[in-house]
Amino acid sequence: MARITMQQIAALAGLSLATVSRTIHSPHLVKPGTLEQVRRLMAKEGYVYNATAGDFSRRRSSVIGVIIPTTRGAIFANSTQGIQEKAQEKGFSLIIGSTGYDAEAELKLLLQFQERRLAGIILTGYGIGRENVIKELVKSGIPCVVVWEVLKNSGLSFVGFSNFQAAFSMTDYLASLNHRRIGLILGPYSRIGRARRRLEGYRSALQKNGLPFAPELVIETMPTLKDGKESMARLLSMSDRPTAVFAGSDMLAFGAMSAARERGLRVPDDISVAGFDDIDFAAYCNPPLTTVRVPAREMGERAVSILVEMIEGKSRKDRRVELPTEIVIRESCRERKERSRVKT
Amino acid sequence: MARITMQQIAALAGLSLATVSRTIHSPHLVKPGTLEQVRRLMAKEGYVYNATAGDFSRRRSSVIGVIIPTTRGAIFANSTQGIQEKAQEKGFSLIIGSTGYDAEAELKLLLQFQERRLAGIILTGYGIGRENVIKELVKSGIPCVVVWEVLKNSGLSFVGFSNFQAAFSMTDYLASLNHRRIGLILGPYSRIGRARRRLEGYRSALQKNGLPFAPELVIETMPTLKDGKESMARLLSMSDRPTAVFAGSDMLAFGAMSAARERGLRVPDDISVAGFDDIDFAAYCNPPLTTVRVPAREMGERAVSILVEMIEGKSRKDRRVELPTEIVIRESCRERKERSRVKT
DNA sequence: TTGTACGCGTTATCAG
DNA sequence: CTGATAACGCGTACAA
Repeated sequence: MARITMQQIAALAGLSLATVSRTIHSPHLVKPGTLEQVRRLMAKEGYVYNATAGDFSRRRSSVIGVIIPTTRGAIFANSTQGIQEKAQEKGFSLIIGSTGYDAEAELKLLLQFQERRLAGIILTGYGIGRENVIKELVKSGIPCVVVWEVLKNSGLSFVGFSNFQAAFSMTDYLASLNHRRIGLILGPYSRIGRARRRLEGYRSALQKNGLPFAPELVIETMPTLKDGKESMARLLSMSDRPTAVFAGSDMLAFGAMSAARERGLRVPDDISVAGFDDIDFAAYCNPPLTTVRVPAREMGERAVSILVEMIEGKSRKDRRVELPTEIVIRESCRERKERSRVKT
Repeated sequence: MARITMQQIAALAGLSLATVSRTIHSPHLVKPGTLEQVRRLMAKEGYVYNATAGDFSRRRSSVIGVIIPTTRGAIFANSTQGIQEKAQEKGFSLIIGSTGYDAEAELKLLLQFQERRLAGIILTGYGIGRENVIKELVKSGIPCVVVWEVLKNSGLSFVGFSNFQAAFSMTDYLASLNHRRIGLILGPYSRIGRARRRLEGYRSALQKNGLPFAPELVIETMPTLKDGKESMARLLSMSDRPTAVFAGSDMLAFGAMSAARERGLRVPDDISVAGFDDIDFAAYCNPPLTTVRVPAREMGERAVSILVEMIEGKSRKDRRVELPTEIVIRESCRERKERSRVKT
């Protein structure tokens, strides 16, 4: 129960506390014989280092906080995985909090992180309306890096990709397939910056292709299978329904494809569906999903690397890295047929 | 940078440290006026409670450690989600580590958790060969609960389900569909107890139905889409290939279905595929997957509840809860046709 | 190579 | 209701 302390080990060994401490952190400063003796004793007594006391004494922690919208939904799992591994490699633990896309939850988490004096924080996206909190956080000395977004005019470090460009490309691709009414099912762009930027990319591509923007064709929803399905159902029940639907996440796309099937529509013969994320499953589903590949894992890894540099003071200024995305063409989209109105 | 401390707040307020502390933890013991004054001051000075120091002083932490095999793979995400929410509700933070199904990684994580003197630990499964470590852990005073498994003769608390029974039922169902050669694609049962129990359930159901156990029909692999696909390909290339395949996880099942499709086989017309987990996606894929529903989220929630009881000393003895599973019949399995040998 | 001694920011125990 | 003060377990100058 009551664990043995360094102090006690020292006493047992007839050494000072400092020597025992050095045994752990700077063994090269200890005479090999002593080292051996102390180690043996620690093993024998079942000594376990107290990281809390250590962190406290050193006045810095070795845990990194991570904020993600949701632990479900595969795609964040990928960046989280990247974060995990890199952090482990660098000797940091992770404390993870999910917000459920809720601003208040995020604020609460952020406070918790401050209370724990975490070494650094990785934010998924840059909450609209939370600029102040985050700036204050940084000013308070906790290094921060944002993933999944590129930030303009903000002193923050980030490693992201252009949500605008990615959405633009996919929409443009759909237009190149001769689709003129392109639906858009998107996450909560009112609150989430990266979703908003995807909307902008979509609109921009429409414009470039001389296509009108039809507000009724864009649906804002939560990025779940269920919502994707329901949104698609709405789109399909329109009198002049879209011939292609661009979903703001693969989850939404899968839900959408499911809705199409239920309605007796074939993808891509009767309607094209494109996704965003390229989660593993996109390549294995039926039909395989055309989607935007996002460097999720890499973002996670690089975010940790940068964060650790900041933590260790090797880097003072903010790092800004923008990774490329890529359209992965599989089988869920195809050229629009003239007169493709199918029985509904 | 250097945050203000309780001490300083006390000085500023002309009060004692103790009173300020009480302001936070037992406001009812403080005169309303004083309370108000202190709170105002804390807000003004941007005081942020130091949870590390608090935990250290109190000699217990308010962080729960969670060990999962992988952050990818959807299904653990569900139990993790349950854990998250419940923990948050109870005022605990989470530190999450993933092992990648690797025993050494798990041990390392466990050590880290001990070093941080975490309040409690939730293990996913009960690593074969790690009995000692875990028992020592418990003896050292860290409450532990295992999820995803039911444990026999072990002093540990758990909240799980019968992997044996679940696999038995599904196999039995497949047999009732007149399948006589039932393939099994399973996670690493050599190392993972719950996978091993699924294998046992499968064998037992075979026996009950008078079916021979054919070792070549069971494939041990990692539970990923890719491995599911490859395993299925192997199964399908056999001269006397199975007419139904039971996958030990939905991921494997999706991979398997993909392999079947690539070979020109239709599911379920040409071959039946069943999964295990019932992740969200199972209901939305094509065809919708027949699978075993596992109470993932509930396991997570209940595990936290039990753990917190243990932490707070309300419960001394181990709690053992077994949740039910259920077969969800969708469209990926059907009765075997006589003479169903299709062109391969 | 080793030891001494102080500090880290709270909590908790006693008095008042 | 409030105050003093001793822990808590370790890191780290500074000395020896």
